[in-house]
Amino acid sequence: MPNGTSDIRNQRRGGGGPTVADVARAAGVSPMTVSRVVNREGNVLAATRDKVTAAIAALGYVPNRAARSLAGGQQCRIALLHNNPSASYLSALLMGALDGARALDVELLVERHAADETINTLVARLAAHGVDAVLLPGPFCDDRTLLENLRAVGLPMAQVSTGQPAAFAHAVTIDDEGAAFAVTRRLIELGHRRIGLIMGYPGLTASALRGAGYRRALREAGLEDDPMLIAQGDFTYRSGLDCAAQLLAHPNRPTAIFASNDDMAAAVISVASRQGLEVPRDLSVIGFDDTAQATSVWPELTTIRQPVAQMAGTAIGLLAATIRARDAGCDVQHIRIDHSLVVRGSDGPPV
Amino acid sequence: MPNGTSDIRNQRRGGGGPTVADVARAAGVSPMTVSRVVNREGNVLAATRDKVTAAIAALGYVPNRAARSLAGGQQCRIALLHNNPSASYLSALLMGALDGARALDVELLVERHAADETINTLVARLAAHGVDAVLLPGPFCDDRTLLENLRAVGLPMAQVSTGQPAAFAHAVTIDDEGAAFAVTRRLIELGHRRIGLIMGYPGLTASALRGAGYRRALREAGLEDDPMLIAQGDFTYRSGLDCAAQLLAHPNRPTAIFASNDDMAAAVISVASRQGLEVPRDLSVIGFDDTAQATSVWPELTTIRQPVAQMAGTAIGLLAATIRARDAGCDVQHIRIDHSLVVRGSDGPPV
DNA sequence: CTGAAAGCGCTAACAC
DNA sequence: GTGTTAGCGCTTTCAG
Repeated sequence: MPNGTSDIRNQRRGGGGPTVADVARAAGVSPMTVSRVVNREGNVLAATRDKVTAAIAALGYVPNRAARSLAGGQQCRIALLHNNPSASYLSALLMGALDGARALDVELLVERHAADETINTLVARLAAHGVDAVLLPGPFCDDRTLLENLRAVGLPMAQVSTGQPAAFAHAVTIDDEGAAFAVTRRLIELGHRRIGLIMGYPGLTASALRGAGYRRALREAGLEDDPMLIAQGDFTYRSGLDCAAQLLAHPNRPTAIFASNDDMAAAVISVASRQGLEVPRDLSVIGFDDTAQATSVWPELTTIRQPVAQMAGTAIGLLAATIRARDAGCDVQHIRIDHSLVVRGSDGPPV
Repeated sequence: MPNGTSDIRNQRRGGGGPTVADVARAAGVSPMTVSRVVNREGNVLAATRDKVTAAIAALGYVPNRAARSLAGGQQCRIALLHNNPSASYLSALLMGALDGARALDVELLVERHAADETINTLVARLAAHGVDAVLLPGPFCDDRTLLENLRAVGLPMAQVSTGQPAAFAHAVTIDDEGAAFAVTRRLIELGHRRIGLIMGYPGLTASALRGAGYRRALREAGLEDDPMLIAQGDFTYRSGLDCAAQLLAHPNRPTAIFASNDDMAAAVISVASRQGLEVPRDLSVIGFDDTAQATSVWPELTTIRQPVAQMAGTAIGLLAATIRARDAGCDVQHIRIDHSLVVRGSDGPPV
């Protein structure tokens, strides 16, 4: 067999590449059998399957997606709503969703929902695009009005990274509370006693959960929960800057800061060094998400690895299954993905 | 007419929404006429068109893409190769490509090409996916081996941001040399005499062009072109850190640094503040691209706005046209997009 | 300017 | 196990 680069032309769409009929002829079987082999259905003699497989390889046959969805009545279109301040988070989410969509043969519509657009307009837009389901990462996953509106029009949905899964929606989450607990616990074990927290986007349940994990760790260690050590960010780098400045201005400043995402953690490092504080010697910083941003700063961030891409892919899978199960209510699923603490260079014992 | 949110169910694919036939019946015309109206073909009486349009709206008809491409023999699949170190650049590129792809009804395959994969394997993979054309942002746009390989198998391609368009490929670029000249010129006019440059990914023609613009500005101003003022980066934040440290270690350090992308410019700011240098008072910094990263640092970056999303969309358009023109050689196009200098807070006169 | 017939490539449903 | 028939929703001919 040639190395595969020689006759792409034959395989190209739009030029009329080989079809099931061609393969069938070459293999001496019927088109239907080819279809069965391609779709891995049982009930095909091993010998027959091999002949077909060989013919497919020889002709460089690639199934025509359009024909497939048309005939199968498939056509599965999922909208991914986004409006996330963190570019690194967004790319990761997109990659996962895109890969999942391709693997499952679903069409992904990436829709930005600007703050100035009403929920009604948004839902109408989804309708106009003939969307079959909606993927909701933060901050949308916690927008009850949106969730209810989507439910009202009968659209299946999946919440990614919500702290409060709806009864009628799929949800893919990590244990935000536990992860935040682990971060704080680590800082405490390192010897820190004054640990600052930069909260995430207000109103997000995941943000709240991270705050809760932080507080529990403090409480269990018998540490005081000083409200002056908590700053309200919104996941943007910019907010991280402000929060860091605020926290470090404290007369008895923290020796460690836990930021609810990597972008804000990066901002903390920036502010710290501007103030002559060296990380991690003078200040420990831990982030959350392990996006590209975590390794785009110096020192690289110790952070919680949240497999964003995998979560998005999983959510796509859930939605595709729901859409395709059309008939039954197809139970809603709440899936929890594992996270982990990845230790890099931004944290250490206090001086 | 209802507000559009009431009967999405009817419009959903896979459930059997309204078809051309339904619309035709409602409008009292033939399916063919509906098709003509939908596709904005001429030769339809205004009155007829209005009837059809009304019926479409009333039924909430949305054309079935699968059927459309199947019947039209369209099926247009474009691969977007990526391996860009900058997440913010990548998101922008992706958004533009995704939007363009949707508008033109092309299927976009987002393919990551890892460094350890050979060109042959890559091309074979594209073949296996039945790709019809390839979109090449940096660093791929300057990989002659890849370009030649793609040409050999007859795949149309578009280079985004190359400094050296191939005769057989579409290219969408900005005037990198001119932009870099403008940046440097601005710094000179601000009063700077020692201006550092952090180069982009080595081997990229766009990087070289930016360097050339920098040098021309220096030359025209009669300034010395000190090689110690030039550092070799690679577009990563990390490299920006190293280069900044190197440049600022110079006994007669620069009072301004022009970084070839925003990520590296952000790194310069970080290093500067760690060294007690305040931006822009003690050091001016200018970036390139105007990605999200530019406003994710403090002070926000003065930078060159390169409309990455628009460029990606344009490239998709070029490729789609080529694929669809199948027959003719359909001349390759080299399109230059306008850039602009956006002034924010990271630059100013030297002390 | 509009309509009728045929078929894109594939897969359901049923035969055998 | 395998083949046959029919048709997914649309657009391309080619007639009127």
